[in-house]
Amino acid sequence: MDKKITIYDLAKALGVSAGTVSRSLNNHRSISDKTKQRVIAKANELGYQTNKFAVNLSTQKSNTIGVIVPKLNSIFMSDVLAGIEKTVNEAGYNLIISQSLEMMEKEKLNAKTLYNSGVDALLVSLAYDTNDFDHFAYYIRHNIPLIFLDRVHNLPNCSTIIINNKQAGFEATEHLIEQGCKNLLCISGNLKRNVYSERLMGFKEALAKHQMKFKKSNCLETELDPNDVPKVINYIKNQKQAIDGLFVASDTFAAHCIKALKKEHFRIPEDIKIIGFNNDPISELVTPPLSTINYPGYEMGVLAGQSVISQLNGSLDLQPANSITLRHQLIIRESTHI
Amino acid sequence: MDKKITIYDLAKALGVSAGTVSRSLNNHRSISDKTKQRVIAKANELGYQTNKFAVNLSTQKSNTIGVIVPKLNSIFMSDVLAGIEKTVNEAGYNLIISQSLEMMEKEKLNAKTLYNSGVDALLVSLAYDTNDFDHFAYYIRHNIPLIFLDRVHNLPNCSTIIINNKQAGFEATEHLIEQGCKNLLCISGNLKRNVYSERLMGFKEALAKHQMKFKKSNCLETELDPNDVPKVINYIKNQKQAIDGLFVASDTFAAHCIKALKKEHFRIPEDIKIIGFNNDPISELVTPPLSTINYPGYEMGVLAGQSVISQLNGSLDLQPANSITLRHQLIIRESTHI
DNA sequence: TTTTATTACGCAACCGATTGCGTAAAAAAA
DNA sequence: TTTTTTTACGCAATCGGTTGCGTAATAAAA
Repeated sequence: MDKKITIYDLAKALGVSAGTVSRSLNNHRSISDKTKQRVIAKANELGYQTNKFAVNLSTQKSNTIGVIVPKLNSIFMSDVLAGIEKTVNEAGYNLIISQSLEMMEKEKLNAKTLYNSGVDALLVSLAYDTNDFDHFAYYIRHNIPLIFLDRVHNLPNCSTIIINNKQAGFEATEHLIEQGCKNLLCISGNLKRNVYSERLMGFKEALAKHQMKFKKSNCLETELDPNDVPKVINYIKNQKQAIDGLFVASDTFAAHCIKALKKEHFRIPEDIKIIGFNNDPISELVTPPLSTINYPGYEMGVLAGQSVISQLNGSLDLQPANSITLRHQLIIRESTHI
Repeated sequence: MDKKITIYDLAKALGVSAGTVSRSLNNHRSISDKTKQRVIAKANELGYQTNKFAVNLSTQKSNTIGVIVPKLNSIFMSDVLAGIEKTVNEAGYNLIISQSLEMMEKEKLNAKTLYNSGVDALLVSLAYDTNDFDHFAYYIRHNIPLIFLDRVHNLPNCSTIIINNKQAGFEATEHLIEQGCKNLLCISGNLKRNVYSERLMGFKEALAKHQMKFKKSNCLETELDPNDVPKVINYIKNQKQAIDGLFVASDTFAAHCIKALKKEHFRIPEDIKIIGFNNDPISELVTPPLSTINYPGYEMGVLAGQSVISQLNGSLDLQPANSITLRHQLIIRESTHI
């Protein structure tokens, strides 16, 4: 009953050609204002809606941007996504979001699907175990903008958006040292990922600067999963020299550690000082409030969005792959400071 | 250099018709196995990739599902989205996600855009201020599955996926009463939204059941924003009869309240017992751990996903609009229990 | 061997826009 | 008034698949 109406219907109803209708609707200059008005009026009257499928086919563009993230449901990632969505949406693009669930195979599949879906650009934050990058070859070969964020990899002609994890790790660690910590432990995430390995580098550098030797026992690699907490607690309790400072690569995990340590009657910050990472909402709500590094997810998303849009519009400037580094910030709260 | 190759290229290379190629690739029964093999082999050899734009145009389907949520970056919503994404992705659909940012106008815009983009179905969680629903009329008229979740509205032929907020509110409140609270305060979100108004109904019902009269002062409507905390604290301090039980419509906000109340030297749970809502990760990490109602976001997403998929596949059964209600669960922790 | 039923594929219309090229009509210049 | 330049549109090809219908070739039945 509610037949879809096309430009041909409009053309027939107005006694003009379909081309004229199309140009009128797109405000093409070679159509007189009078005709444009007539077409637009009739379009409204009949409730015309453009068929994106046809537009896409004929222009070979989808007005759609693909995103692949490890997991949608993390505070940080959802902030990033919110920023991306807002930005690209204002520019008239839709966002197709998919999760790799930290599996390279899924990431590959998603990359392929999105390619076939004809996304105009792709934003990626890599899975833990991604170690080859052939699945991005299509994009590069066909000049489809490809941007990495947070969990990145350097590929020719691809922008990356990151924060300076090494520097942030350095500052967090140095802060602990300045608060008087003598024996630090870095509780890291998977070291295959740049974000965590770089933070560890900063950690080491801070130790070095303050004439503290880094030993293997100063770092514990975990999955940052609540289930790992007992392992961490045992590790801490079994060190011959008592650990008095903790640099944890995630606020939520740090919060879990705080809870478990308090149960073991560690006093925070008196016995052991703790600093987290990310500035999740949780960090200011635990007791004691958690010192941390502010890691601006939303801003990162906005920036990523702006970056794609500008690449998509300024099609001419084959700008050399640029890397944007966001500003982070040390936030001192009571978990490291009496 | 890297020319896109089409079914016509394959057809020419193999000396068959384009139709045969198409049918071979789609494993149509009217093509012999031998020919299918040849086509597939050649397709791989030449690196053929199907052009979704063309497929979409000719089938008038996009294999894409639209989602409109108020905000991407909330714990609960990102859980929901993660569940949806996983489910529909396994069924071969892509997900276009957009945010209304709690504004009906944006919601309308998104609904229209997604319609024009040709989504095969739409999942919606409503904005705060949505009070008319014309923007969903297209979907209903054109028989595009439309499913509401969490923040819902009853429209003909639309499924809804919810939890029993009223019952949950009732249980949370009754729990406080059973713990000995005499003067309760419900800190609600915007009462125009069903989720909050229903919880309040449950709150009232529990009072009634226990012969406690509900007065207007027993409910405080807020935006559940951290900025509202001082208002809440003042409100509590200024009651002539001391409040000894708090039912807060969000865990994060409850956590903020706990922090502020502790600063005011209220003892929790001795002076005042608090129960939240959602079972956010934060709830078990604050001090004291927060009693709450488990509100299964991820499961809700999965269910929503399954619901769309089944509607999309079983195209025949014009199933009467059905409403799925998920099971919630009272979780008792130390904020209500000594 | 002839007739009937299957199988395997080709033909061409169709989905609904976009766009380069050509031209009649109107406006400007000669 | 005639010629030249603009303006405003129409025509038809194109994007790359899908699919109903028709038929030659092969297999099964008579």
